[in-house]
Amino acid sequence: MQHTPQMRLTTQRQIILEELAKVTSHPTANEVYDMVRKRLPRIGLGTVYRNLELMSETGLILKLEVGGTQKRFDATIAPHYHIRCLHCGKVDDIDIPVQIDINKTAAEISHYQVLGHHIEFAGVCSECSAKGVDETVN
Amino acid sequence: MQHTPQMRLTTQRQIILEELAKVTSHPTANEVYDMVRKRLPRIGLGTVYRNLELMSETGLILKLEVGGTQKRFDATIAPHYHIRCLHCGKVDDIDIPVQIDINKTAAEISHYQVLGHHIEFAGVCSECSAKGVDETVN
DNA sequence: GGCTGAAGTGGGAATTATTCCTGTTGACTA
DNA sequence: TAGTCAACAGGAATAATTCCCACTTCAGCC
Repeated sequence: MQHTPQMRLTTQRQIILEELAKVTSHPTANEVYDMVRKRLPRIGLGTVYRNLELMSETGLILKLEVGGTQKRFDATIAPHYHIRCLHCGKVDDIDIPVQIDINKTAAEISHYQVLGHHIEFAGVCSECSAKGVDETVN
Repeated sequence: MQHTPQMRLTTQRQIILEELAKVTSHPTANEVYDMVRKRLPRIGLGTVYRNLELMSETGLILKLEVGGTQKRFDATIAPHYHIRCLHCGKVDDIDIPVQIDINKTAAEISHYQVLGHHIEFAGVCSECSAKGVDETVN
């Protein structure tokens, strides 16, 4: 388990990666499954999960564990923050400068070995506001 | 359905709240269930879920949707940030000053109506480091 | 070009966390 | 004490994810 395993570039992996790179949204595993299935109708959901997990482990993609019930995936691996719409649930990137220095502060304050951080904003996206959705969330 | 429902202070609710207030950790619904069951053996898991949800809606407690697969709950409702151990999964509070101003920045940059934000640090807690756990997470 | 073993796949079963449903309980009011 | 209704317990249902296993594919060797 300690040596780097062979990771083959299969058609499935290639297409999953391509489809993920196509979108700027942060699809859930199921959404990736749907996108990939258009090109590869016989792919299994398990394969999508397995490969998204694998690719996030090797650092090829990012796995987002943001609020909501599902994990989301991101082909952009440079550190950045996210904003989530409380109404439709979509997650966008937000271009706020990443504050690396607060990791140091956090390490000093806590007794943790700090490896990173993530900021998630919550709000209502313009589409939902336009629809006149009440901002008080149930 | 449109008038505010009466919220009774039942024994179950009282004990859930008490048990949650007792701990500084951020228990999952199941952990709350276990704690409460010691005092109220016949309580149902559904009741715990229903009431945690209800209390978080009314603002009595905080529902944390941090990384990991489960929701966690917190009796401390003042805004604060969290740090999660990547090895044992526990979530601690971290006493870093809350940066309210970045909400404004976020609102300017994004097209969202920004309602709030949360920072989650990831790292390895002192217990896990002491156990000599490797910091590279699988 | 065919053989072989490891890596990968598909599809369904299993697991985990959570929510929903239904009949029952118990607190309050009249 | 009877009526009413929010809340309850327990189990079923759902949703997301992971696991399992027999079959397929591919890289390297003959």
